[in-house]
Amino acid sequence: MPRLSLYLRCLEELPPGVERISSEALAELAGVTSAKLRKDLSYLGSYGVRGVGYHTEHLGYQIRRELGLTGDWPLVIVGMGNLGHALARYEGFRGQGFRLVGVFDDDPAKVGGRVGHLVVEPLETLAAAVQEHGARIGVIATPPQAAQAVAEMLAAAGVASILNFSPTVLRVPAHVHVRRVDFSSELQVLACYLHRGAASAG
Amino acid sequence: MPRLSLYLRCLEELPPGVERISSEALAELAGVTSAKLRKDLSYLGSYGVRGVGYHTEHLGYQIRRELGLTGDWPLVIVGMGNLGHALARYEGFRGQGFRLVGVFDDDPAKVGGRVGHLVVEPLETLAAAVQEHGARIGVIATPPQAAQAVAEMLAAAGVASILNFSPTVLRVPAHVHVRRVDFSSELQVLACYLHRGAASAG
DNA sequence: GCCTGTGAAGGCATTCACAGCA
DNA sequence: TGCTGTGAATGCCTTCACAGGC
Repeated sequence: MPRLSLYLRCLEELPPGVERISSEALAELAGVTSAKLRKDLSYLGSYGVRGVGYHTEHLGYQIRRELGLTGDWPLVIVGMGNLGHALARYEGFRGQGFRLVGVFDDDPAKVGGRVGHLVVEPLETLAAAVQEHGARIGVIATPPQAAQAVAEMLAAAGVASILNFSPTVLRVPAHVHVRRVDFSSELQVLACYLHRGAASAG
Repeated sequence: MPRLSLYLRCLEELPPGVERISSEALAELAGVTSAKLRKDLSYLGSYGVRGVGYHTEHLGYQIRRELGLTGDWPLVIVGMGNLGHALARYEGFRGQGFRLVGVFDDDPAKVGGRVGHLVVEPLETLAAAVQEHGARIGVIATPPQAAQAVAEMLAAAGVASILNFSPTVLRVPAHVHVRRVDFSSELQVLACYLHRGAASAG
């Protein structure tokens, strides 16, 4: 359920002193209705208190538990252009169970460079590194021409989930999960709203 | 309908010689069922040919038309770190009606630098630039601390749609559309799949 | 009294299955 | 014959409304 992730983000953005929150208040922050939020949270179990609300810390823990964020998820990033650097240096996924264990690029000029505490490795070492660290998540931040080949390397090395930032539709074995994050598609959806809004509002 | 955007991407990735495609083949590329694809496309009108399939070029045009990609959408990007640079230099949104008309940052060291054919401007000129170019789409690629303030500036300047790459939930007036693209949330959803898959498969 | 948890109702999206046309 | 377009059926998600506990 992708909304759990949104609720968690909203919880984390609350000021430090807040210990309780009502379904109505949290729903407003997340941009959903309170009934929907309560229904979503009820699948986790009964972690709210009637007449009071939810205990923020406890609720956060339960959501993390449900999402599997209490574990350890080693991941690799392939493609160390601007986007790859931005992703590698993003600190937000630490403390949520994610751990960056390798960064890769096929450009010899980039191999050997430092990114945070890691050194950029060539694609030749990708499979070995994935297996060594037990990485099950791979992030593709390459140009579109390279994405399919990288996806196949990741899948062959045993990665089970791929986050694809390149503007390409990947073909992978059925047991591999792929999520696309596509700048162009996001813009298109926004344009579509504007388009329709403009049509109705004149 | 966000799937139209996906179908369009699949059409654009076909080899140049392909003039026709069946609902089954296109659906396979997009990772949906053929019935769903036909239903989606039928909302555009009857652009398929029974017994033959869809004419790729014509179908692409009709989807672009529906999404509003035949128009002109000026847009601005705020935040010229690695992510902002990656977005600004991404060529994929040209030829789809999008046109980058301004890039901004509040870091004096970055202001004045060149990004493609543009020069990085300070936040002080954001509102004027949005109005001058009639930009209705704003992209936020700043650190999370700055995102809310930038969103308010964009909204006040007349931007109607915001694409938010910062890991923050924005509070904006009701008439402003916001789409979040959150690296951490995407990873969390992937982890959730792995978590559940691992739980059932042992 | 207040706010959560949850059956019931309603609406939306997907799938099925086939009529209809090239 | 082959493949699209589409009513009908199914399932899912959302919303409503209120019972139930603090």
